Amino acid sequence: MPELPEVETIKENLKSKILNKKIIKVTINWNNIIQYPDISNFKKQLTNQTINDITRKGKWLIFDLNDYVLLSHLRMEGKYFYKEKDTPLLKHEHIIFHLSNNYHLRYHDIRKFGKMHLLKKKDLDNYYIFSKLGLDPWDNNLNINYLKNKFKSNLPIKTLLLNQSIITGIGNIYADEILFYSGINPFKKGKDLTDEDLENIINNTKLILTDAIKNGGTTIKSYVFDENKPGSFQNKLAVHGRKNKNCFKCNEKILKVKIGTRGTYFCPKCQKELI
DNA sequence: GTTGACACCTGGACGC
DNA sequence: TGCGTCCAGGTGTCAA
Repeated sequence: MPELPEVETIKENLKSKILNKKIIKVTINWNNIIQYPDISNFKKQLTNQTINDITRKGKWLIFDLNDYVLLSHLRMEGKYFYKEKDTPLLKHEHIIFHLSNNYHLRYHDIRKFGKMHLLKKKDLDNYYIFSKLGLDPWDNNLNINYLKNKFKSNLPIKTLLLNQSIITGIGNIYADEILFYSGINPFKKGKDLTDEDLENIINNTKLILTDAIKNGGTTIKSYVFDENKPGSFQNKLAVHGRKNKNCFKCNEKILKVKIGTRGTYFCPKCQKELI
């Protein structure tokens, strides 16, 4: 399930392969992935566009083309494969970008949750998706006052950390890790967080995501950043996915609970304090 | 305005 | 072995 470090790794990997390649045709095998515009215009507008750059905002990949920007969200299982055009099509390769060098860029998504939008460049900044996104973890405006204002809520901090309109890019795995290293109980209400809690969240978010990027992201189920290359940060996870295993710090057993609809892992001893 | 439930999807784990 | 059920999770939408 790609979060910020996984999307960043995928972005860098794609940049090494498809920059300056021209799209000569697009094949769509699952229409629901395309959110805007309609299928016919999506194909038409992409034809003869060159991929000039690839950037990222939160968990969104942004393909910078001549006249348009292609936004791609991988959601749970989305992946991109770069393959020779004659390579047999896999069952879940739903969108095929035919490139001018006889290669394909193929979007693969087992659960078909991923989404794509194609916009004119001038419309990007005001597009409803981007106007709702919060701050990048390394944004200088991410400070205690910003979080104090945004976390003014009765919702548990675990839920607030997953809210992309506050900090972009944090998903379920890294939210658990950030709260563990910050010593914060995931049930603690946003409005009850102290300045020290907020500072710990800011610092640990940067540290953990940076380390995860260095390790190529986290592979728990199916994430790969190239056809067969998994990340390695899963070997460094302290709590996520470690139900009933011993805490690295205190040896207490890691618990798994549900907060909202999300599985949440935490150490009941290191993350005990609620207020 | 806030919060929770649900839909979108498939594959894997599990119980019978 | 085979079948049915549940669970995983990011985000948008809708209802309370």
